[in-house]
Amino acid sequence: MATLSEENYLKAIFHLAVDDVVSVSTNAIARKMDTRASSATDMIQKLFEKGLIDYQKYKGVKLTEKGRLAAVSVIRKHRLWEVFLVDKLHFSWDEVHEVAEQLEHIKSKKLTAELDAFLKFPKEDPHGDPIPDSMGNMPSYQKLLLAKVKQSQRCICVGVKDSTPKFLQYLDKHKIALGTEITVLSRESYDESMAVKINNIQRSISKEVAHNLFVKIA
Amino acid sequence: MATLSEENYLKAIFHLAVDDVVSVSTNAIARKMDTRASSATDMIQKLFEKGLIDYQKYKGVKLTEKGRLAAVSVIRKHRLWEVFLVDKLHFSWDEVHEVAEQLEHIKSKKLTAELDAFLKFPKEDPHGDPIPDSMGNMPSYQKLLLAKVKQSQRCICVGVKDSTPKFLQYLDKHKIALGTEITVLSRESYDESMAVKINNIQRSISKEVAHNLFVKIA
DNA sequence: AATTTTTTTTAGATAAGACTAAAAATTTAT
DNA sequence: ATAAATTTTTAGTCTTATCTAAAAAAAATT
Repeated sequence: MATLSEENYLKAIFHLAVDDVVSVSTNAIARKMDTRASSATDMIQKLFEKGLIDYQKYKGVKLTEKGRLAAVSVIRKHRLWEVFLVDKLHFSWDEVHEVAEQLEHIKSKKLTAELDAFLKFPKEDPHGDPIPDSMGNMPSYQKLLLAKVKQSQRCICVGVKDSTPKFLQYLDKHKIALGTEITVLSRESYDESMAVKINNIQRSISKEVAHNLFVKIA
Repeated sequence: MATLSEENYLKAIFHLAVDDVVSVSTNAIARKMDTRASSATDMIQKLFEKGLIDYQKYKGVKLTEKGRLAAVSVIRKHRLWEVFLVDKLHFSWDEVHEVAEQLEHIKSKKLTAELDAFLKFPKEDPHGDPIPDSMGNMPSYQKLLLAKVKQSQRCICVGVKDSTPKFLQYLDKHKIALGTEITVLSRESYDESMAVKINNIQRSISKEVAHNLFVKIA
């Protein structure tokens, strides 16, 4: 059974290994965990001894299947609790992260299974991120960044890359939510901003925003 | 802000100080926490330095108002989560304790308040124990042990003193629940057992059971 | 009242997870 | 290909919460 700290490292490694192929560097882990490289090395050695990661000195790190399952289990709980907080307890999508960071470490198979059922087996969390099933399968969607959408295409907002409160509050303020339809009108090569139509109103979207919003083509 | 371990010690001290008057001994705390007296002393000194308990060497311990509020806040969360688990997630009353022991340490004012509202402001947990309000007020009931009930009195089961799974499962098996009416028929002085009528069936109740069941006079 | 027993505290040690400083390995640049 | 810069690891220290063993204080017994 992994400790709280071990679970957080596994989660960090999982999120850093976007393309399962690459191995994750000690420095990247330390940065993500807001700690020192030496602390990351210490934990890496511990996770290696527990068979949760593959590791060779100076060569970076990869989750083993056992480690992946542990990471995904934590992520599953995190996202289920986020749904609970938003759907049942009136939290807004920018308030859930901090509390879910605590709730994700509660250990009870029955709790997770019953919570899942209580929430009617949600497939996505409030930010549009997929919820892994109890077997550790993570559904993958074909979503792309708004920044990649071609001119005159219609698309639907399905998720965020940056889920910090600041960005989520920006979206709330500008009435952009999951499910919102966005039509790309034109692109400004100078600052990489885009002219778009949202809720039938024409607006300009900055590079920063366009690179942090996931959409699917309508 | 108290650590997880500090919160558990505060809770233990609160539960040991039934009559607020008495001070709680180091040994009693160590026993309750399943640890050594020396460890208890260490923690006592830490809690004292944080202003959470009154303490004089060799004289035992008492919660300060600050310490009492911290303890009651944890107990409030524990009992609210127990209600959630039973009312919403199909847990039985003998399964909730272990999970609630984890959930009680989640830190979020909003979470606790919203959970309370979501559960319709329950006044008692699934074992009949009172839920403190957000100001730290613990409602007190006039309840007594079944063992103290006089012959031919009718009473209602309102709580348990022992809430271990074993005892709770015993009650389930014999169809005794909160709200069940019990009439004391007679008492056997030899083994302190009682003849009672429960659900219109006459049964014998052992000393052990009679001393762990709280009732109110009907 | 003196002695024995029990309780409590102190002293010193250990494990987990973090840190700093320095050494070693790798990568980048010249 | 060598030197410089960066990354990673090691060595040693710190804090929290625990432990054992021993000392000190309090309570119980004779």
